[in-house]
Amino acid sequence: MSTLGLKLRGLRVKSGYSLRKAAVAIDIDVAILSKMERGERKFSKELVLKLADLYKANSDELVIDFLSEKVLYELEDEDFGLEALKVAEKQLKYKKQKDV
Amino acid sequence: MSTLGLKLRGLRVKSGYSLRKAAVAIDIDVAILSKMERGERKFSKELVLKLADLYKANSDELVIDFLSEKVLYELEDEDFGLEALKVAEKQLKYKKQKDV
DNA sequence: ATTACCTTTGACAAATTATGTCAACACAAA
DNA sequence: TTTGTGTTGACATAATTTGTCAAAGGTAAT
Repeated sequence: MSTLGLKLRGLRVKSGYSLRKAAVAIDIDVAILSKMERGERKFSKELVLKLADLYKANSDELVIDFLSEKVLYELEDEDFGLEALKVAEKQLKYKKQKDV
Repeated sequence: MSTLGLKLRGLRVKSGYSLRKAAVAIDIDVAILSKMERGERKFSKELVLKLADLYKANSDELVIDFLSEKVLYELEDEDFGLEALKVAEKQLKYKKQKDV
């Protein structure tokens, strides 16, 4: 179950692309795209951006989903995942504020 | 700058271990521990637990720091890091609740 | 100044993961 | 049957992570 995969598959179908055509358009093997859409392989940010562009979709939300999945992947089966996210958030906020 | 590294170094010194002795105790090369404490290499969860045990420290906080650093590492230089964390948190909460 | 510690550094090998390539399969529609 | 669809698995290649080692530099005591 991959939110990003589902979204991108939905966008692809809505845009009228077959897997093969979309894969050719962004210059990767069909097998890879198939697997990525089904969550069997991880997307790369680069490909997410290419697909967003191809489907004329807003890339921000897709990138956020992409990053979120990457993060959740690191935390799977961790007892303290939620606590870790909170700590990470705090540090990120602090860092951001500091950069101003 | 690594929170976890600093904490573990502090604990080590407080516990009276030299780098070498601590490394031997948890069965890794000194070089690795040195680099990990200074944030030049990433800790593994396994080693964090071993060190927590060695220093008789509570492991929960250390593991949380460990995970948090892992997450932040994935998000470094990302414009939407904070948004991604929020999404990840929401999904994790949902998943947790569902498991009950 | 030599001995005995300590920590750091960098080069390298080994192992593990990630990524790319390909060919074949199954299904349905024309 | 041919064409188009998506899926699968085996395999090679590339990239990253991890482990090993030897040497260097520092400090302090003898």
